[in-house]
Amino acid sequence: MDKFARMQELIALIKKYNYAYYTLDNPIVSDKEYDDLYYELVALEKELGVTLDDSPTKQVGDVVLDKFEKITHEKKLYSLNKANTYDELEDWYNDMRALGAKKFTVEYKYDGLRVVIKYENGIMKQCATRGNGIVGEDITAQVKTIRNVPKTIPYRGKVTVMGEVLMKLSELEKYNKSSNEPLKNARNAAAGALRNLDTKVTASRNLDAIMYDVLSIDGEMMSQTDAHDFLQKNGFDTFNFFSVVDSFRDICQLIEKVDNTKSSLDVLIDGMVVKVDDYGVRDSAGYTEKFPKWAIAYKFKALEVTSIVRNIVWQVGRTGKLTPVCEIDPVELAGATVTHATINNYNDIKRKDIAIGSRVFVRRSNEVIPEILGVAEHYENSVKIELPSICPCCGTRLQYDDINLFCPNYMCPDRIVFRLSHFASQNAMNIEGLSEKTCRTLYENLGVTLPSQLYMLSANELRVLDGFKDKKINNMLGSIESSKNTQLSRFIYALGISGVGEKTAKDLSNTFKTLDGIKMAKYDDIIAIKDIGDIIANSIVEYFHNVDNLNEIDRLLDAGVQIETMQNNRVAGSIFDNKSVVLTGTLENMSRETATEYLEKLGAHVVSSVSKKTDYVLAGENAGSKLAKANTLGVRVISLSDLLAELDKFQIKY
DNA sequence: ATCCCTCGAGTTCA
DNA sequence: CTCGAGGGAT
Repeated sequence: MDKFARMQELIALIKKYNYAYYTLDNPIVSDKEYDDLYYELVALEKELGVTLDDSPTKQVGDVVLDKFEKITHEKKLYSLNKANTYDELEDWYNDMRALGAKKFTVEYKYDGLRVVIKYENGIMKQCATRGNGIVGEDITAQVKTIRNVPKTIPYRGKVTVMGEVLMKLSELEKYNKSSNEPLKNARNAAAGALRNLDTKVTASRNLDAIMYDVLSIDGEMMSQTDAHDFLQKNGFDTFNFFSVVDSFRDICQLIEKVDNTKSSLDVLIDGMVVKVDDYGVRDSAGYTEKFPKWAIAYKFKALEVTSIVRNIVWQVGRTGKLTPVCEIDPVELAGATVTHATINNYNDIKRKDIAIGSRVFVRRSNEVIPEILGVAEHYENSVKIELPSICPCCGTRLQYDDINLFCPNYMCPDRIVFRLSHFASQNAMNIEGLSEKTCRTLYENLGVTLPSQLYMLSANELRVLDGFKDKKINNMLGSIESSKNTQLSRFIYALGISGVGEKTAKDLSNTFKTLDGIKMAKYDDIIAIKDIGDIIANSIVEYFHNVDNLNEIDRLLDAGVQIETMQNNRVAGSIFDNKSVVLTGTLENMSRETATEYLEKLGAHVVSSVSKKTDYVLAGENAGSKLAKANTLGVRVISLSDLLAELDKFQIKY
C-alpha cells in the first residue's frame, strides 16, 4: 500500500477508536494496539514530512457529548508524553539533566478518568472532565457523590486541583457479586458511573478520587513536592505513594518494583509518571502542543489485547462437566503466544455475548491463564454460539441445568481418560509420567479404563505403542510401582468421589484412620465431620455402596497398593496452632504442597481463599490478588522466614 | 431464607 | 485464578 494511503487509513482507524474510547467509554481495541497504530502514524508523518489537518496527532482526546454542560478549561489540560522503553525514558532524563533538573518525582499513573476540581474560598465550585483538553464536561453533581473528595478545604484562595476518578478493585468485586450485569473492568465501571446523568447511579458505585496535581493557585509557583503537600494538608486522598529521587537508576528501580507488585494494589495503574520537581527547570523545559516536556509517563507492558474468536471447543472433564474453550487468533500476551482461552460455561458465553468471528478482549489472569473478558466488536459475519445437545466425545445426549452441561455417560472416553489422569496426578497417587496424553494412549490402544489396570501393565504390552522405548517404559513402570506405597488421604482423593477433594479426603482419613473405617462409615458418622454436610455425606455413602467401586478398590489392593497407617504427628503450641493460613505467590525453594505439610504439622488449617477469618497470609514472590485482599482486610501477612523460624523452634527439619 | 466462607473442579503455556 | 455450589452461621 502507498504510504500516503496508509497514513489516511491510520487516521480513520484512530479516530474511530478515539470515539469509542473517549465518547462512548467503550474501547474496542487494547491500549497496546492503539499505541502501535498511533506510533506508526507518527513515524509516517515524520517520514513523509506531512501532517494532515485532521490527524489525531494534532489533537488531544476527542469530541464532547451534548448531554453534559460544556466547560472551557481556564488553562489547556495537557496529556503526558509516553516512554515505552527504559531507553526512551533515559533520553528524556538526560535532556532534563542538561536543563539542570536535580530532583525527580515518581508517582503512579492511575487508569481512571481525569477530573479537575475548582475551589474558591475553601468551597468546591466546579468539577470537570478533561474532554479534549480545552473543553470538558461539568460533572460537579457526580463528583459531589464521591466520599473522599472534600466539599470544603482549609485553603481560602482560588485553586484548581487535578486527579483521577476510579473504582477500587474491591468495590468492583463487591458490585459484580451483587449484579447480574458484571462490569468488564474498573476503568469502564468508573467511566460509566461518572458520566451517568443520574447521580444516584454514580453514588451507588462507590467511586474514589485520587488527586495528584495542583493546576493553578493564585499565580503561585509550586514544585511537585509542594503540590503534593498542599493536597495532603487540604484533605485530599493521594493514595500514599509519592517518591522523590535524584538518579536514573533510582527511577528505574522504583518502576521495576511497582511493576512487580502492582497486582496487589486495590487500584488499576497502567504505568508510572516521572516529573521534574523543580519549577524553574519546568519553566525552561516548556510545552509542546500536546504535553509538558518536563513530565513523562512510563507505560507498563500491556496486559490486555484483542483477538478474533475462531471456534469454541467443548471439553469433557472427568465428572462429565463440559467447559467451553475458545480458539482465538494467536496473540502475544504477557510473554507468551496465546491461542486458547477459557470461558466458564454457556451462561458466560451469553453474558459476555461471545460469538465466533467477533473481536474479544483477552487477558492472562494472574499473568497465567488466558481469559476472555468480553466482546470488543461484532462483525457482519459473526456467528452466535449454539448450546450443544450431544457430547462432542461420545455422542450421548447432554443434560443442561441452566448453568452447566453434563455428559451422563460414565464410559465416555474423555471421562475415562480424565479419571485415569486424576488418579495418577501429583496430589493423588503421584505417578510421574502418566500425563493425560499417556492415559489417552493407554486407553485407546490397550483398553485401559480402570486405575487397577495400570498396575497390570507389562513391558511387552507397552512396547508396541508409538514412542515407547525401553527407557520410557522402565521409567513408567517404575513410577507406577513406587506409587503403590501411599497414604490413606491420597488414595481416597485419587478415587475421585464426587465432592471429595484433598481437604475432605484428609478429614475422612483423620476421622476414620483406615480404609475399612471409611468404607464402613455410616451417614451419621460422616455428617458429624465439620464441613461435610448432607450432599457430600450421601455422595460418599453411595460411592462405597456401589459394587463396581468396591470391586475396583479390592483389585487395587490385590495389585499391591499399600496404604500407610495414619500417624498424627502434629506439634502443639505453635503460633500456627488452630489458625487458618492462606498461601500466595511463589516461595523460595519450597513448593506450596511442602509448605502446606509443614504448616499442618504445626497445627494450621491451610485454606485457599482470604477472608476476615483468615489469621495469616503467607506471601511469596509475585503475590497477587490474595495479598491485596489481605491488605484491605487487615489480615496479618507473613513470609517464608516466619514459617522457617517456627519450624526451627519445634526442631522440625526442612 | 440469606449471606459468607471455603472447597472442588477445571483451565494455559513454556 | 475463577466460578459455582456445599456447608454453616445468623
